[in-house]
Amino acid sequence: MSLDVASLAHSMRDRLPPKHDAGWTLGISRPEAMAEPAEKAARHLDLPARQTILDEGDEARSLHVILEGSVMLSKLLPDGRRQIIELLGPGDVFGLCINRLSDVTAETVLPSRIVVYDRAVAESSPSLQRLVADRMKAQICALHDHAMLLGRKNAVERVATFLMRLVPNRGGQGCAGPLAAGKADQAQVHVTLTRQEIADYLGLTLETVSRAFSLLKRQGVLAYGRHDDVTIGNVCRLCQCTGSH
Amino acid sequence: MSLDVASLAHSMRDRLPPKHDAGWTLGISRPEAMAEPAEKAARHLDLPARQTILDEGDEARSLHVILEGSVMLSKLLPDGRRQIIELLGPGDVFGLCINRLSDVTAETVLPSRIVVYDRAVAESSPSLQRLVADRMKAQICALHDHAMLLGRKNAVERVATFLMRLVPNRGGQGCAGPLAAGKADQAQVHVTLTRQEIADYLGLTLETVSRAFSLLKRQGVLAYGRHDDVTIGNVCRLCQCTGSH
DNA sequence: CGGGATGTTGAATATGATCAATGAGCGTGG
DNA sequence: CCACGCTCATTGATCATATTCAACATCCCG
Repeated sequence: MSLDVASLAHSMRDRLPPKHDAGWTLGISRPEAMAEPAEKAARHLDLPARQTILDEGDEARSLHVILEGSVMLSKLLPDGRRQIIELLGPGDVFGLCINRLSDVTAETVLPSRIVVYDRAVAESSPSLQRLVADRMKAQICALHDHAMLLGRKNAVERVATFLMRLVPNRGGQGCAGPLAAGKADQAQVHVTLTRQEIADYLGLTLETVSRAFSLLKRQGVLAYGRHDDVTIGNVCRLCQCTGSH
Repeated sequence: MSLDVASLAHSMRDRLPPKHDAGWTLGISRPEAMAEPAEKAARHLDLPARQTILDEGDEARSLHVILEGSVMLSKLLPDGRRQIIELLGPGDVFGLCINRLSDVTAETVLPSRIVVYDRAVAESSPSLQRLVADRMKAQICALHDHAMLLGRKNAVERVATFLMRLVPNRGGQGCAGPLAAGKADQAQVHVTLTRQEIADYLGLTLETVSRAFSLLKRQGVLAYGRHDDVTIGNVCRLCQCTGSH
């Protein structure tokens, strides 16, 4: 079954930015739509935005692969504090856990197409295994970066990092030190998360996120009318605000 | 090659606690020492404590498997802020990255025995692939938990969570709500990290970590003379301090 | 046009960071 | 063996940053 999936994964991987490629495609249009593998034993989900796929604690024996859209993974503490753990995009996988219970809640951010493979099927397919291994490596790297953000960065650095990751092909290798002066370096990003969701992702409150946006706007690093369409005047200037460069 | 590795990995997995099993064995003696797979194309490292294995940015094409001891993965920001990302133990893997460069620094915490497989070798061995996939799943779960800790928990909750994870078979499923009263529920843990390292792991300063320890001691939750030998009077009481229960 | 959800801004507060002094443990060498 | 110096930990006082509480503004949808 399915050399489809493997080749798919490889071609995707090659197109993605070299680092931070674990789902950082939120709101970025991806014109090359992924071909859909036609496999039996695979359920297909076609979901609207903000739809729960899996709850923390649910039985989770199957492999979910995102074909289109984006999914967020989150966890709750008993008193209601929430942390959004990962933001995933096309090619990313979720739903597998070492025990049979999901450790996170998964819900769509955008309308999404997802393939669900039975655990046994996933484990018997070398090409799927390969896809899963590659994606998990990428997700681990993303989680490493995120741990650094949550543990050591201040509010503005967190928001700047978040925005940088919405800019395709930047923030990883692309931005090597201060860019050659005089180069116009604009970018337009679409922020699909609410301030509350961004806050839950960055380990802040929504007010603090809002203040960080306002500060960056006041400093001329960002411009926006509607809260969700942000223009980054100078990408490298924003990059300087992330604390990573 | 090596049904050794696969069977090894499976037997280990079965012995480990069901959740949080990605390396939470720091300082816990593990009497059943792992058999060492006798494979060509595998380099063996025998390292003292606090030895750097791999630097952030180093070429990292090979798979490292920990046989004995423990390893910490960390990242630095340009201004010197450090975050310890993961603490790994026997059975855990590291050194593989989606690009060819390591995204983290790896160094031993305890004297450690490590096998290093060439990337090509690792990728051609189904049993190693299997080990890697299983371990990565466990590490991803641990990273999810840690993101929750870093993003949403306060200082005492972080320290309590850290200590709970040093108690074998607890903190995961084991501790279901308030334990039956009157049950003696002591545990002795050995803290191998310095306060500074704990701080870098928990996203705090060493002073804050010290204060949290002192507070828990003053409340009678902990007792210790030397800083590194901690007695937990009532494990469930400590568990209550983690914010997770 | 109105109402609910979402976002912004301000003032007071709390939590952890920073700066600083002191103390305990340990290995080395007189 | 003890004194010295080093590292590591504790504790206190002050400060900074993010949180909390609250009022108000804006956007979107019916």
